[in-house]
Amino acid sequence: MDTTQRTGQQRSADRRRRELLEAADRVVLRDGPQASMNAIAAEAGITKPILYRHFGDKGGLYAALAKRHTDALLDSLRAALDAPAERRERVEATLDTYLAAIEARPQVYRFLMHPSDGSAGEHGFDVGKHSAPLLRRMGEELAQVIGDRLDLGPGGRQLARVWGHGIVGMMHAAGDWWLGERPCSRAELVRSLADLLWGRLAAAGDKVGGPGF
Amino acid sequence: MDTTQRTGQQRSADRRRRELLEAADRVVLRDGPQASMNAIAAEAGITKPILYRHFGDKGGLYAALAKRHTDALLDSLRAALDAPAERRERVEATLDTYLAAIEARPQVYRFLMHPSDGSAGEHGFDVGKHSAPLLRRMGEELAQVIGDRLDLGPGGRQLARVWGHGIVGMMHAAGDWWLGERPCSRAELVRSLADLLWGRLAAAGDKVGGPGF
DNA sequence: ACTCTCGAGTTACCGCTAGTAACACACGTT
DNA sequence: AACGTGTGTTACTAGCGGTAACTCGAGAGT
Repeated sequence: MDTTQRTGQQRSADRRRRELLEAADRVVLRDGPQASMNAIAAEAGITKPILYRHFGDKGGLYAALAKRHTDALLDSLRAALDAPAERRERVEATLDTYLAAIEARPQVYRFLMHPSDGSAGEHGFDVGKHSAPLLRRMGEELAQVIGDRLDLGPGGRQLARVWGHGIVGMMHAAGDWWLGERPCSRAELVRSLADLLWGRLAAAGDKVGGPGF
Repeated sequence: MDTTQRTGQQRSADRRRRELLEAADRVVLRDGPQASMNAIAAEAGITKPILYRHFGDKGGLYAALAKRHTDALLDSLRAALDAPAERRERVEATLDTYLAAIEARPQVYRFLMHPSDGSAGEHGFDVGKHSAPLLRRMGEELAQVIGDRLDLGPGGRQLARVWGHGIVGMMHAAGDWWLGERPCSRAELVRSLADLLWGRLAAAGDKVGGPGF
């Protein structure tokens, strides 16, 4: 890869950094979570130590990479959450936005959430330490919105935090399962999850022949 | 390591396998997700190749280790789910059982769910590929129970699966967050999550001064 | 014009990992 | 006595994250 087409070196370090991140992105999209520092360096047309100078260590590069996607996703989610519509519609829009995102770039989100579950090899990114932040950030963000807008009485702030993390976890796990098995359309999944959040679990009747769940 | 204190070799391979698993368990409890094959072999008083003869590869050992804990946890959850009580009480009991389990052995469950998020070092178990099965199994199991007992009308089976995975994800994410921050008691967390499942999100009133969430 | 500095980039390495090949010893069987 | 067979070892490969030490080339100073 002859990336230095022009010997222009007035490129700031920031610009370089962005180039490296884009190269990393490409590799992650191609190789999935198996992307190695060597591969990323090669894709960027340079060698490892430069990567380390820019990002400190693998975690630093990962964090930078994750921040981009996380920020983008959070922006989308915020937009869905702020849409002028009924509460139920907003919830569905938010769920749908998240699911659409992981559907559009499954490898990226698999990379962000699931450490090295690619097809071959075993030495992948150790994402575990950093996958939490993504879910945590989403959880905290959602908690903020819930706490800001809903009147939950005393202790509502804490309740909102629990719910924020819980709902994000629900969304994540269901999305993950759905992405793997594709048992239904996205719309159906959204509807089902919203129904769950809307208390249909509590409202459902027992099946004939025994005590209910 | 003179492990052959007695030349007793009538020990069946199964017995040996269980010993190895127990050693692995000990190491995981001590070192967390950083446990390496070398460390486990050393703890068992043997060397690596034997581990590989018994478990094939790291994934095999991990799978065997995970199966033990997963089975045990699932048994507990089933018991809580089958207790003779109201639906809400059962849900709370199940949540509490899960949370009590991860509270009692945080390192084990961190190991099962989070790949290599230990304090130091970076080369840990690549659990990512295997953490899904645990959550998947719990999700499917819960889906089974929900589908068996609740009358959800047409498409109820699929709805139950979505809910199973969603609820498990909620439980997992909330538990994970709670274990890290301990923002409240276990009972409070259980109650908050059950409230969420019981539709309090939909029922809550908007806060004064703007449209609701 | 010559040197000096300095930063970008390289090669070559370390220590670690998962995983394997090849060898060594003790046992019950024929 | 000779022979597999199971159990264990040592010594190795290949690849990873990460780093030390070197090289090279562009500007600044005199």
